[in-house]
This record gives sequence, C-alpha cells and structure tokens, in this order.
Amino acid sequence: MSLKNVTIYDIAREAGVSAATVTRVLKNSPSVKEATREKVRRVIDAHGYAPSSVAQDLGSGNTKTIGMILPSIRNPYYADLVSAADAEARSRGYSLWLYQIPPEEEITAGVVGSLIARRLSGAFFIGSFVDVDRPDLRLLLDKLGKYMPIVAICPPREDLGFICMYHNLDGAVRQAVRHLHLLGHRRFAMIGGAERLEDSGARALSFLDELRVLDLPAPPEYGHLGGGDPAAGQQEVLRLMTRLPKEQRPTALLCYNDLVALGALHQLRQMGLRVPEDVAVIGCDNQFFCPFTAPPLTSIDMQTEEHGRSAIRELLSAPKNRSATIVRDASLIIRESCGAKLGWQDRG
Amino acid sequence: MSLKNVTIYDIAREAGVSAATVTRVLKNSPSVKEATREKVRRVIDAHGYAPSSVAQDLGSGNTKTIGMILPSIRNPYYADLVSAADAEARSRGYSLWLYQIPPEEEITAGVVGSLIARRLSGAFFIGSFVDVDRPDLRLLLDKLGKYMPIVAICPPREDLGFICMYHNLDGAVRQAVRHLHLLGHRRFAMIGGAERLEDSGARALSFLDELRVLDLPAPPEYGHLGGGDPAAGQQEVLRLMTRLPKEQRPTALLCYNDLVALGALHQLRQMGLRVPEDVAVIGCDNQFFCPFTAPPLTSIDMQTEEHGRSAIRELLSAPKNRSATIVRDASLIIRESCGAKLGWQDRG
DNA sequence: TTGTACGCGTTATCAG
DNA sequence: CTGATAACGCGTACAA
Repeated sequence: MSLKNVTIYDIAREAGVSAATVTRVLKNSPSVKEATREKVRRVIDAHGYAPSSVAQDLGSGNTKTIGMILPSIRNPYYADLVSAADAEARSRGYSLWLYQIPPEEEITAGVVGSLIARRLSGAFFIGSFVDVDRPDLRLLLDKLGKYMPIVAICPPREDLGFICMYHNLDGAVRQAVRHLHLLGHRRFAMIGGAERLEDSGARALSFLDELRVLDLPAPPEYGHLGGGDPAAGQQEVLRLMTRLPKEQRPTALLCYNDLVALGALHQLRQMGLRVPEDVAVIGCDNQFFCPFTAPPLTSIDMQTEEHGRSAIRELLSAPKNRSATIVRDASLIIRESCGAKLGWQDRG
Repeated sequence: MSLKNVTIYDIAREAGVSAATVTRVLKNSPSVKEATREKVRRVIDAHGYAPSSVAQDLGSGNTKTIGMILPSIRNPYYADLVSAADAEARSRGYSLWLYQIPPEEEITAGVVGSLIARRLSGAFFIGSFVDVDRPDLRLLLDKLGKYMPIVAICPPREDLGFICMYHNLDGAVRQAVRHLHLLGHRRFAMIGGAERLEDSGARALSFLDELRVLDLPAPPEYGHLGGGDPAAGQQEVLRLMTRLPKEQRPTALLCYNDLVALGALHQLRQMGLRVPEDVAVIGCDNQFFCPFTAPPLTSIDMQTEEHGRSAIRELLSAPKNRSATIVRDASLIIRESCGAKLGWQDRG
C-alpha cells in the first residue's frame, strides 16, 4: 500500500523515459515508438496509475465538473433532474458535484464563495430558493456568473444574467381547472406550496386567474399552511375538511406537488372520503409513483428528463453571463384521481 | 466579465502586498497589520475572490471530496443514503461527487480509473453491483483501495480489504414470515430482486430458511422474473395470480423493495384483490411513501440515515485498505398491508 | 509583520 | 521520436 500517490514521474522513472513520454502514451499520441509505448503501458498497468485530474484541472483551468445546487435530493423530482443531468454530463465527459442546501438555509455569500472556489464548469440551481425578486440573491448570482455559466429553474425575468429554465404550467393548470369544472366541480382549493398562496409561483396565479375566468369564487379562507411533503398534504386536507362547514368544503384539490397529493389522498381515504367521487385530486411533477397511487394520480408533467439534460447542454455551450430563457410547457396527465376516466368503480 | 479567473496574485498586486499576505488574510492569521488586512480584504471583496480549491487540493493532496457510486439516484433509497451522507460530509467540510452507473453497466477498470484520477478522499459504493463473489471486481476494488478508503454496502466476507456496511435483514424477514404465519398465511412468495431468487441476497435466504423452519412449502414455480421497480411488482403479481391455479396462489407477498411493493399493491387492486384480506404485502426499505399507500405498507426499515452518516464517518477515520464490517439490524415496521392492525375495514 | 522560493502533478511548447 | 522546462494557483517554510 503506497501512502503517497504514484505520479507520472514514478511511472516515467520506472519505465526509463521522461514524463512527457508517459503523457504521450496516455494520450495515445502517434509519435511514440511502439516498443516505448508498450514498456510504458506495462508500468502504468502494473501500478493502476491514472493521471491526477486535480493536476489536470489546475493546468487546463477546466474542472469539467458541474455543481448541482438543490434543497434535497430526497425529493424525487430533484432526483430525476439530477439523474438526467448526470447522464447528459457524463456523456460529455463532465461530472456532477452535489451541493444540498437544506430548506431552512439559503444561498449565502459563503455558498457562492465555495462554488467559485471549486472552479466549476457551471452551476445548475434547482429548487425554489432561486427567488429572482431578492436583490441580494441577484447580486450573489451576478458575482457567481463572472466565474461560470449558470442555469437556474426559476420564473423568467428581463436580463437575469444567467440562463433561466422555466416550466410553463399555465396551460396545464387552466386545463386542469376547466376539466374539473366541466365535471361539475365548483369549489377549488390549492394546497401546499408557499405559506401565502400568491407566493406559490405562477401555478398559483394561473389557478386563481382561471377561477376568475370561470366566474368561480376564490378559495375560501381556511388558513393555507403550505409545505411540500405528504405531511403538509395531510394537514391541509384535515383543515379543509373539518374547519369549514360542509357546503363550503372544496371538492377539487390542486396540489403543489405530488408529495403533497400523496398525503392528501391518504388523509381523504382515512376520513372516508372517496377520490374522485367526493373529492378530485390533481398533483404536480408527475413523479414515478403517480400511476400507482389509489386511485392513480392525475398530475402535471414537467418534462423533467428533458429539462435536466438541456440544462447541461446549455451550461456547456453558454458563455458566462449569457441571459436566456428556456420555456417548456407542462402537460396534464390525466389518470383517475380527477374522475376523468371511467372504470374506476371496478376497483372500489 | 473576466475571462481569466482572478488569482491570489491579482489580489496581491492590486492590494500592493505579496501573495503570502493575501493567504494570511484569507486564513485569518493574527500576524497581519490591521491596516494591511483591511486593504486586502477590500480587494478580495471587490472581486468576490475565493481561492481555487483545485490548487489547494493539488498542494495539500487532499480533495476533501467523496465519490458516491450508485446505480441511480432516482431510487429513493439511494437518494436517502446520499442525502444523509451529504449532510455528514458537509458538516465535516467534505463534499460529494456523484457517479451514477446505470444498472446495465458495471464497475469496470475505466470506472475505477476515473475514481483514482479524481484523487478522492474516499469512495462510497451503494447498490447491488458490489458483488464480492466476483474476483475481477475484488481486484478492481483492491487497486482502488490503494488510493483511497472504501466503504461499500454489501454482504460481509473475510478480509475484504475495505469497509463493508451490511444490513442484517435476517431477523426482520423471519419476523415478517412468522407474523404472517401466525395470521394464518401458508403460501408465501418473494417477488422482485435478482432473476434467481437465491441470488437476491441474504434476505431471500432468510426467507427460504424460515419457510423451512415453519415446515411450509417452498414458493411455487411460477417463473420468478426479478426487478426492482413498480413495473416488476406488477408483472410478478400478474404472473402469480393468473398462471397458478387458485389454490396454489400465494397469500403473502414479500417484496424485494418498496418500489416493487408499490407495483404489487397496484396490480392487486386492479385485479380486485384486497390487501390485506386476500393478500398480505410487505415491502423493504421503509421508503417515504410507505405510510401513504393504500393500505399503508408494512416494510423493513434499514436505518438508512444512520447507514449513510456512519459510512462517511468511517471513510474519514479509516486508513486505506482497512477491513471492517459494520452491521446494522433492520427492523419490521408494521403498518396495515400485512393485516396486523385492525381498523382497516373502516376505509374499505 | 511581510516577502521569496519551492512543491504539488500534469500538459504544452520548444529543442534536440 | 524523445527530453527539458514553464505554467497552472495556492500554501508553507524560511528569510528578512
């Protein structure tokens, strides 16, 4: 066991050549005598030697590493994004460096500092902490942008200084509302997300606006709690279905994401409410478990795979500080939790 | 926008000091005159300068980075492990470098080469591809072990040359079988996993042995397919419940993992079979969605958080090539899919 | 209190 | 075809 890592000089000495020749062999340069090449290769193999990419990175100024900054890899939506990004990156000889920022923390100067310090080839921000309305954050990202290209999933703005990838949920949300309206639903609620519904992003605004278009009342005041996990969904449903008089309770639930929907479905079941007969539920993200909930969850698909892959592509082709907006339309995937498909009765 | 990264020399020149002094300021060395310190700091802040950790790594020979090698971050079990590992690593000033190896690929010399090239501080292998029975793989890991400490989740062996973390499922699996036996179940099957049930690791062996202990017949020949996702669970159930005559069909299903169980639950529901009345189902991994399936899924908890954290701790305290085995007992978390809890009738 | 010089492991350039 | 040398950006030992 060698405590000290074997270097190109160790290989060179042992093969009786110079370091430059070892490099040439490593790089398959044609200008090496076959005998020399073989001799060097044998030594390399004997040691299992691989040139230090740390040193290579320093020399080339290119780490071929992309930083993924996200709240938690445990959220399957982020995991999908990371997985897709990793596949794309790896196919191009790049790899991923993980940076989880727990939801209770935020992007600080320290975080940006350590991203800069890493001399990454790019940074991919996923998660709602990229709030482009906060000037301090904009400043931080501006600074970071001087060092590497940035892609962030966030609502588009003018002149962001980085590449913004955006899910356009508007069409899907309106479609969902209209769909449920057509089925006779008149009382809607959106559960989970930010504490104030209005802060839950474009999806909430589209939702509220579509209610207006359909001349439906705004969601009742039941004390929106927010949150992004199953527990949040449970609590919201509990609140809605117990604090409100029966005739005010919503019959259609749009969930901030599928995790919230999972908790909502469970709570409804526990309360003896049937989905979709008593309450319709729609999720968001179209996560892997949607086809397998009871009933299968109607959800909004975000083209996660494509988003993740194209983020890497943009990162690798973009000059630093380029402003751009990439929008992808989300689409409603209708399953059985919204009462659209017939046949669910068979499985009661 | 500076195309060239700003270096410590740029800062030094602009502040009218030497690079060493900049380092001192960066390191909060006490031996710097206050005036100098402030002057340097101002320049640093103005540039948003952060010293290149690539250069630091090269100099110190320590990348403070741990490689995570796994099949897919999309499996929530691995995501949990990575998340826990990341938290532990970050709290110690280390970070994680992701290396996904798709299930159809394996650990090759190339993979090991790029791990060595990265000069990682350690490697954490998670996923069933660490098959310690394969001599070629052992060789590869031996080589890797010369460069960095290794922790792998795999069955224990003598003298592995790295740290083996192991889930002891034996107790939980036997407990599950006995529990179901007590409830009157006599026909058991394990679904998902490796193509040959016997290759699905210790959990399968414990399962088969416990059947023997209870003097129950071995699972019928229904053509075990294997697999680790919901689709596999669906297919296995479909097979079991259609290819076999009714009196041979299993009434108790142990699933390779919770994803398989998710698919199984869904398929059973679709076929009009009730869980747990007609068929009992038990999963494995105790993933986040278990409490929210219909009915809530009984599962085997793996202490994922603890496993992930302690893997990092071991990695950072272990000399290279140390052999060790860390075993943690898994435990059965009884919910409603195995018919243990009364009260499920309320929710039919 | 501050500056100089060298090493970390590699590759590119230039010379032979 | 092969070898010597500089440069990448930083920390550290030593000198002043």
